Amino acid sequence: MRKDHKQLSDHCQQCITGVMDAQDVLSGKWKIQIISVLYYEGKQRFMDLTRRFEGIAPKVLSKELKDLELNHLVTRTVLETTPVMVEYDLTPEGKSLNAPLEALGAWGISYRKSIMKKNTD
Amino acid sequence: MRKDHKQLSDHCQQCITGVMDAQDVLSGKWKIQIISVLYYEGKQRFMDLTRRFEGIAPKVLSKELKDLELNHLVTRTVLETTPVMVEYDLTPEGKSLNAPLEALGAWGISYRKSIMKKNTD
DNA sequence: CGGTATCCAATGTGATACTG
DNA sequence: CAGTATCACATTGGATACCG
Repeated sequence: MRKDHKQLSDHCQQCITGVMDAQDVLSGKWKIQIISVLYYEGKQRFMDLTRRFEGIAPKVLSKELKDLELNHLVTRTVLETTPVMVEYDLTPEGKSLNAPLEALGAWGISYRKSIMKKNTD
Repeated sequence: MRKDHKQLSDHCQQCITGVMDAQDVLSGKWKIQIISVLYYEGKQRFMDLTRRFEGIAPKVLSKELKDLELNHLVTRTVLETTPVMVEYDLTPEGKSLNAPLEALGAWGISYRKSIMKKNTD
């Protein structure tokens, strides 16, 4: 008799939802790079990031940062200088992303190796 | 004197690339769910998946599966029955995704809790 | 059963110019 | 400096019908 497979266990479902939440807040071409730079180098200004990701359109960078801010992963601080400067930094939630991202990054590195090996066979 | 910040260390860069590789092969609305179902329930036929993800268009499911197959995360096996049946299953690389996905899922779960708490404050 | 073909709307990304 | 406004273009996801 065939096992009934209509539904995954609650734990699995929760985990899948968690992954998709993460995928969601990390969607977009630049968010992971932004988070990484903030993590490894600390707070950055808008222009710092513009220069770092050479070629990124300001509109796009602006949107990525707004998304991250809305999702409570980065903070935006206006410094009352002239002209004004704005600093972006990670929240605790943003910093806590480092551990799972390292895990995923390690997978990606070994995945890439295994694919390259396939292609030389 | 300010620290020179032009470049992240090689290890960081590699890790970021790894994360982005992963993000790349997991892009799309259904890939993570497909991988999860295959992981927790074993091989599935096209129609199984169509039913599981109620409402998914066959064109879309077909594309997701093709992407996964091209990236060596799933296998596609044609059974010579009449009419033909096709089974999809995870490759070892696909299975190896489970560990980092669990890590990311755990983050997502605690992230969701922390956001919900913020909203009730 | 396991797809493809066609058409469509929404979204994402980018180039460029401009503003307070 | 830190963005916004506008236009253009590619990609994504979906509805529906059809095919071998």
